[in-house]
Amino acid sequence: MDIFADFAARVAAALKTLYPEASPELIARAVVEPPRDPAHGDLSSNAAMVIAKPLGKNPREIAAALAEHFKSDPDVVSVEVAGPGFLNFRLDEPTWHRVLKSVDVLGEAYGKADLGKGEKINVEYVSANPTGPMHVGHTRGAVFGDALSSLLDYVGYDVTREYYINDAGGQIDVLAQSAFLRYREALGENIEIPKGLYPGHYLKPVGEQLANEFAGQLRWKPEADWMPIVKDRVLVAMLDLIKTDLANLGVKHDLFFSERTLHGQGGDIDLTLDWLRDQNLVYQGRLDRPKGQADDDYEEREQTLFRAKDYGDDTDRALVKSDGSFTYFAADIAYHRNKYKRGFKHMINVLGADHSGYVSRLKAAVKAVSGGEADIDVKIMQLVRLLKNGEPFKMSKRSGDLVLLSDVVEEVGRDATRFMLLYRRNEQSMDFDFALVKEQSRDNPVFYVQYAHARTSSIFRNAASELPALDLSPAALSAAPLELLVSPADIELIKTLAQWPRTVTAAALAHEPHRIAFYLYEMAAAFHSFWAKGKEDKSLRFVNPEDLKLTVARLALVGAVRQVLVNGLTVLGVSAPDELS
RNA sequence: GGCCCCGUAGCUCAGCGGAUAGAGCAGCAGCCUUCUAAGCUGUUGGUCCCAGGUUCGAUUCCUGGCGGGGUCACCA
Repeated sequence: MDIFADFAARVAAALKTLYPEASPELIARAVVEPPRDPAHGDLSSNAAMVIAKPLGKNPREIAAALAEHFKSDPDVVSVEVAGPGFLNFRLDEPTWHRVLKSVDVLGEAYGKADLGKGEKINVEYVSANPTGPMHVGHTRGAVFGDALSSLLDYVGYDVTREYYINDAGGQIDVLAQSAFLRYREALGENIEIPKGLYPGHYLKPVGEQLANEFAGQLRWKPEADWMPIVKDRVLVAMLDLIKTDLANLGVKHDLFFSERTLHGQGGDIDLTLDWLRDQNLVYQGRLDRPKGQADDDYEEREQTLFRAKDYGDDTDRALVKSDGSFTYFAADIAYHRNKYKRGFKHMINVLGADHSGYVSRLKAAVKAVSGGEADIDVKIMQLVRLLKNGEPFKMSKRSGDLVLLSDVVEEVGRDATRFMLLYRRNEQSMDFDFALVKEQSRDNPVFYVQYAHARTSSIFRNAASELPALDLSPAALSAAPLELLVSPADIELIKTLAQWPRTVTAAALAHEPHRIAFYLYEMAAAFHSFWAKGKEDKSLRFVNPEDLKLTVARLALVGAVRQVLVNGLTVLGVSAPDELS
């Protein structure tokens, strides 16, 4: 149960009864939330203040009327009017016990919601060019997209996790040329990879594979002949590398969508352009020369343009390059039309900071191809600066200057990588310091949270060994005498548990998984704090041989904490170990 | 020059239009015969970059500055 949503509904009902003239929209603006200062009570509502002005009434009078109304609510111990018209509730203990009970009953479902109502949503993330293994720059978006997808799934969306393979551009030809050189190398030639091609050693196995498969057959053929063959082989190989990297990071995708399938005669791009022409959204024209730094090789010419400006973009955008092939954007319009035609009315794209200039044209494209029916949220990942002891950091032996994603995971581990990258708003650029993440682990929130979970496990282990006769089965715990949990420490911990559902809802609505990470930190802190109280005051110990009933109730509480930690860590894709090594 | 992001404690960052702005680290003072001290308790520390505006109420929304980062036909 979500006590905040519950009371929001009660307040709304009260407003409807007391002020029938208030519109539903107005009532919807009233919220129930925890007050900033716990001294003010358990729940707080701004209902009187938001409704006062439009109704031409005094907020404190409205608050007083609401307070009067809630005096008969059996779950409420006291209601007070405070400040400019806040309504502050205090709840009785049985209500908190019901919250706790709902955690134990709902288990992994505690916190789940039905915001999505089963609607389809497409989350596109990573989409790294398939020209080599993933480097660290992709990591943040990968983890973010993965966690956001899990979060949306958790609140009832039908999520498709998608990877757009940019396998159609000129850089793929360059990749194939590079692989071809590795093929010749594998046949015994002495090869130096010229500038402009991909020098990475990861192409060597591709060359060897080609040599095994074709021996010398391709060597003297013209490029036009070997290009398609080599391209196919190298793309598969690169995608395998990427999939391995993603798997090591625990990042999942449902669909790898190939850009190449959009190209070609009668393909999606052709169809989309025809459709756009029918809608009069394409024309031949000239763009103004971009201001700022002078582009030496800028050549003004007439281009095929999409009317992005009509949909809020700063300028219209080119669809066809000077060599006659389609721009990346043309393919992307077709791709997003394809998503729309697959039934997605909600789309999210996770992009790197270098794509911030791309956002408005992407939004324009989605608006255009869906006739305004689909929405898209573009989440930009700001830069991650890699440091070691405060110094900029480079470490890969395998690929020159690039730090590979696999290096990071190897160095600091999957859980720490994921949690640290999620422990920051996506709009915030961040430093990722290996030394801090790895060595000074007490600075690292992931261990703090995982330690809390490990502690819950340890408590259950101890209870089982100290009191072997005690029934700790789920059934026994869900029948625990929760009414014995009356200490302020007990109630405080339950209040933190009570925040989980609203945290999930808020994070999902805002597409902000970092809120989950911060909540988990708070949950862990509340639990560690309770744990320490047991040292001074034996009556606050979880396992208490003197009082078996209380022990069972406390273990139900620990089980609830454990459950919420698991639920949150699962959303983030971080493991919940039973002990830390 | 245009556009995007950031600016909150010494440092790294949370903060949902609400009440006396929070956490971690660092600093200071304490707690290990213990349900794992990878933990806990107390405490010092603020012009929420600046100036206007909207609002009953602005760190939060809007406008204009200042500072930092990113990006800017055609690449992907």
